[in-house]
Amino acid sequence: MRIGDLAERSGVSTRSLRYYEEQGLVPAFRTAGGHREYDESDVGRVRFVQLLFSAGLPSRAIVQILPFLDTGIATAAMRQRLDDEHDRIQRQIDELTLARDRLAELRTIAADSAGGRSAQECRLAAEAAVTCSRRSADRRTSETPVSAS
Amino acid sequence: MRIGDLAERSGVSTRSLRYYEEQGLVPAFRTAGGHREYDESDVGRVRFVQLLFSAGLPSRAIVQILPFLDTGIATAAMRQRLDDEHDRIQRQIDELTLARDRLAELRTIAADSAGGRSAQECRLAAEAAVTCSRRSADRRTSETPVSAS
DNA sequence: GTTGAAATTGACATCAATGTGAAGTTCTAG
DNA sequence: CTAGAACTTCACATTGATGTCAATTTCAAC
Repeated sequence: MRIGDLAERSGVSTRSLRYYEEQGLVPAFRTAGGHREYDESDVGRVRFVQLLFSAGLPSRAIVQILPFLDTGIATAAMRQRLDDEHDRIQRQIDELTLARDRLAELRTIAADSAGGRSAQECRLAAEAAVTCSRRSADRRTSETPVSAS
Repeated sequence: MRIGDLAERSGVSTRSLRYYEEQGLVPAFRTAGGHREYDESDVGRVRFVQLLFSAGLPSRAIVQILPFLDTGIATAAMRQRLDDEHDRIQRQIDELTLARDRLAELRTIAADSAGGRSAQECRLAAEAAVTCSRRSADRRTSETPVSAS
């Protein structure tokens, strides 16, 4: 399988696949002419790499984890990395959940705004929902101000 | 309150606060000499902005949502944005949850590796856990290859 | 007033993955 | 054998929030 096929099968660009190889994430065989040659199993590997990327792991971390898939041997550093990233992701999930709930509250209030409630009521409700500012941005300069020369 | 105080109170750098103003997220009054002047309410506002940033909203999106806090008036575009970001965050949570679970499985298997099970067993288990490649990176060039000149 | 701390703007750097385009090479179908 | 599609490497651009350095100005306290 060549790079174009793998790109299509796994849903990433050829550019990304070259980058993955450069980073040592998805190594490739080479034809006599220098073209990359992949096999069926790489489709899953690329998808896994993608999953980790989208979870915010930097390539450095993925590089550290991936050899386990190939060798089945886990070093202490590798286990540590697994733990660290797991925890980091969990923290991120918690944060996202909080943000999601805040937005959901605002959405509800905004719907009220479209319905009966007054702007003033909504503003107060929104403030409460967000535990946030009173009277910010009343008549302030929201643009970059004149230079103080 | 001046920028240094607000930075300390809200836990963001002064650099970021200047950026927030530049983006129209947290406008500030100015003293005669041009220094930024904040009030108590801005602490919560900055924290909320930070929450949205950490949830992956670009400033453009935050700019669109924030006026609701100040006016209590929600435009259609604003409600749409709230919905979109809510859904995007939900999708991200799902993705992160998947990644977290995969890492947790790998961690379990890696622990087995430290304990009794053989590398071969672990390799197979890891592959299965990840739904990923068999025999990738056997004897491939994982470095950037020689130029094909 | 004077001084030192803290503010100001501006420019450039960073990270990380990916886009993009050029210039050249290899593969494959006819 | 040849045309053209697909590949190769290299290099620079992008995005967005933030770090950092530098030269200058303002504020607060004495």
